[in-house]
Amino acid sequence: MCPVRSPDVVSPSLTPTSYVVLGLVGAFGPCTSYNLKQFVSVSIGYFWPFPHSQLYAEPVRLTELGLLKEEQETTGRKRRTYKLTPAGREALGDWLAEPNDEPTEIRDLSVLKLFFGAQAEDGDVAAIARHAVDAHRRRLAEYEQIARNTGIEAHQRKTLEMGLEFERMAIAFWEGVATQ
Amino acid sequence: MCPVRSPDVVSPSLTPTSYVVLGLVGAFGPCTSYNLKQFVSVSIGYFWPFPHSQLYAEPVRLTELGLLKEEQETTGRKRRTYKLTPAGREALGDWLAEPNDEPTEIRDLSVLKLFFGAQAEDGDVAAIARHAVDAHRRRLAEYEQIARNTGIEAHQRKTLEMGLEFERMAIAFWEGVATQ
DNA sequence: GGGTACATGTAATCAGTTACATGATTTA
DNA sequence: TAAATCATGTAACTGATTACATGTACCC
Repeated sequence: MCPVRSPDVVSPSLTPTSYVVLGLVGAFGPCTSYNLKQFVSVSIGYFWPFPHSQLYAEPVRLTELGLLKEEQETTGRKRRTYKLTPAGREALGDWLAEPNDEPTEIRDLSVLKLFFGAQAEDGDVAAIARHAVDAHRRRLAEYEQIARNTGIEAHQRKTLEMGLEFERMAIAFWEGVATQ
Repeated sequence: MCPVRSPDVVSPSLTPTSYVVLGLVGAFGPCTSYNLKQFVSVSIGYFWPFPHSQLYAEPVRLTELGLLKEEQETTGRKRRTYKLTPAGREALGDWLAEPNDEPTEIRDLSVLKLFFGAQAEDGDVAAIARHAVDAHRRRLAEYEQIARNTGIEAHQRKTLEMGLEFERMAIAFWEGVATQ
């Protein structure tokens, strides 16, 4: 009586990259891979970086799955413009409606080096810490610059605030490490 | 006339996973993949997770590169035990001596969903935020439990403190999102 | 002595990265 | 008009993930 369902056919297992693309195309309206690349590089790319080639490859996959529709210019650069299909909008909406259980990953090579600091030479850890302080200060300055733009959508601003908080925390943390 | 060189032979380009394995074997002394797995799961695996199959595959690669030495039991389970070679210890030391320029990656699906919150239904974002508060509270409790152990090596404890700080920040952040 | 959790791996696939390539615009 | 730089992709490789498989010890 229970309906037979093949779970893997039902959910072709979209990756985070897939949802980034769906979300950006949804927020932007029709756009090219290059448009995506530009916006990513000053927004979510700070948290979740990936090379621009992904922003060319992923829309192709999503188009095959029927979640995006592609239109290619016939003249000039023959740019490919993507837009959400109804199925794509639904997939994005379903994903947004479902709370997340995957824990946060903080991938930071300086933290890895700190973790193994007992095996480093004297002074190495302090140097790493000073370097990290500088890097996080620069990153904080970038975020503050972006935050000066008053036209940012509310949720994106909230996300940016998380970034600001994180950088302040990281600066304080690494200062503590640097000064022993 | 210019000497033919294959650049990839010169720098075999170790990945972060490689250094995690080198660092763990260095810190532990000789150990099996399973030993690595166990320790990772209560330490650096919180920040930098990977499946246990990596901890079987990576030592094989490192052994081929001459950075680890493998010894296999001849009886019973025929476990493979790995230890650092001098070259391995040197590679680890060089890496630790070199400050890091790669920025931190904060990979968090809840943050992604927040970023695209404008396209979600009413209440979705608040639900995501409440879920995230719970998850970070649980994670904080885990970290506090680990921190009660007084025998942790100093650098590893420092790393844990970063985790504690991050979780406190995340809880406050998501509480702010949840209450609008 | 049967089940269940721990322990130890292998195989296949694929997303993601790196590197390459080239056309269009702008600028000096 | 030469040289940068912007824009737009493709190809190849491989590390990482997923899934499978099986042996061993313990406990009820």
